[in-house]
Amino acid sequence: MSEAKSAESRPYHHGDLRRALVDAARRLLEAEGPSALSLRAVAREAGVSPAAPYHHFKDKAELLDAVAKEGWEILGSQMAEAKTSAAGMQQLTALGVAYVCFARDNPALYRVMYDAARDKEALPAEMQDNKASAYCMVRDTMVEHGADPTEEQHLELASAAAWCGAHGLAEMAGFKQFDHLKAELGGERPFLEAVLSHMGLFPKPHHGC
Amino acid sequence: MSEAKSAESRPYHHGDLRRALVDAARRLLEAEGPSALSLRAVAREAGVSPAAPYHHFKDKAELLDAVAKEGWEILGSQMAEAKTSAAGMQQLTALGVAYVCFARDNPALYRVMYDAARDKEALPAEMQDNKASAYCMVRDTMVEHGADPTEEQHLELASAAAWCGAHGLAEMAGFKQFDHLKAELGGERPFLEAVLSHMGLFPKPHHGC
DNA sequence: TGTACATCAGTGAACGCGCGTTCACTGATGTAC
DNA sequence: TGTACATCAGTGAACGCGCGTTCACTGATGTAC
Repeated sequence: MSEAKSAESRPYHHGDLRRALVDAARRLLEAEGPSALSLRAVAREAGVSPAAPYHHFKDKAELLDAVAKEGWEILGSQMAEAKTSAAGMQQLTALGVAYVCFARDNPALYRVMYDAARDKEALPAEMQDNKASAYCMVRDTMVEHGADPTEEQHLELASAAAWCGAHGLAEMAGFKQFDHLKAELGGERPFLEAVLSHMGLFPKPHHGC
Repeated sequence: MSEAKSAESRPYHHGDLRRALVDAARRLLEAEGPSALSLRAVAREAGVSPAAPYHHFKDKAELLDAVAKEGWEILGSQMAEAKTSAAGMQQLTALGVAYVCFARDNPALYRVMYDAARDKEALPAEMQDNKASAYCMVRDTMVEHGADPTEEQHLELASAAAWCGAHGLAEMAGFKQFDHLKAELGGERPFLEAVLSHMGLFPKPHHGC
């Protein structure tokens, strides 16, 4: 797991230690969990002295922020990909499933992302105006498939509800309580789709109904 | 904040140190946040030596479990109370609002509850069969107000969806992104109700529609 | 009621540990002339 | 092209800290006779 290199292969100057530190952090995170993510452990994993990271990050929090940021980017790109693989209203469910799968496959990274968000009491600011962000994608997809873009407030509430629902499911999907439901429904994916479809993740087919 | 007593008022034998430790933990938790919750800090807060807790809890995790358990009980009782203060289908939303408000008012306790759950990859076992538990209350309320109790699977999915949605909202409700939505809707409570009503927290009025 | 004694529930000192951060340093790099 | 020198990006040792847990201990309590 360790990235420490033999003396000849690693020059004194690293080249891109910042990148290497974020990578090391992610490796550590998934291997050992969030509680193992100390600055010293990251430096160790990157094969560098405990003081080296301070040339690239002001403190531990700044390193964590960089890791979280990368998490949001990866989530965004995975959701974008999921969207292209579905059509019509299925796209919304596909986004939800992609979201939950990201959390399932990167549990520790997901945790770091929300820990950072909670510290700031806000999702990253880019989420609100960057078209490639996960949050805007949900909103846009709703508009593309029937939501009325002039009903600003309704649209925001629906996005918020979908986002909360996906997050809640992401945190719970692994719980044993749902094992038999997964089995009955024929696997994890049908389970995720079924729960998501019970939440506001579909736009209402007819507005009036 | 500290519970340390003067020499004469605190006898050598405490009386109910177990209780006092859990109380001290909760005090600390809300005052300093989850990261301040060390065994030593709890003992300090309870006015007792660092070794004393070991007569009542096998280790730190067991103390945390006791704190989490109390959290679930309080949540259950607050939801029960909320249910009686509403009627009809509003009861479900009332349960959701009570849930989110509990999380908002006891953020650190809420965190400890879910940290413990995540460690075990399950909600506390009591939740599934204890009628007073928060989870069963949601399910029961759905049945009382129109959900078909013979459609076991549908009912479980709806409960799961409601639970996930409420949890997601609980974790996000404090984010600044929602500030303007709260303002537009006229406060936090209307905001919570609006988001909850966008999720599967209402049983469908007519099954067919 | 009084005494001997086992048990219980505390104390306080100590253990080893890993942490975040700072510091004076040094080797490598790049630029000016 | 060569040299002087400033700057950069590392090193490694040290700081003080709080942690979970263990240990031998002791004071208080309760029970048997």
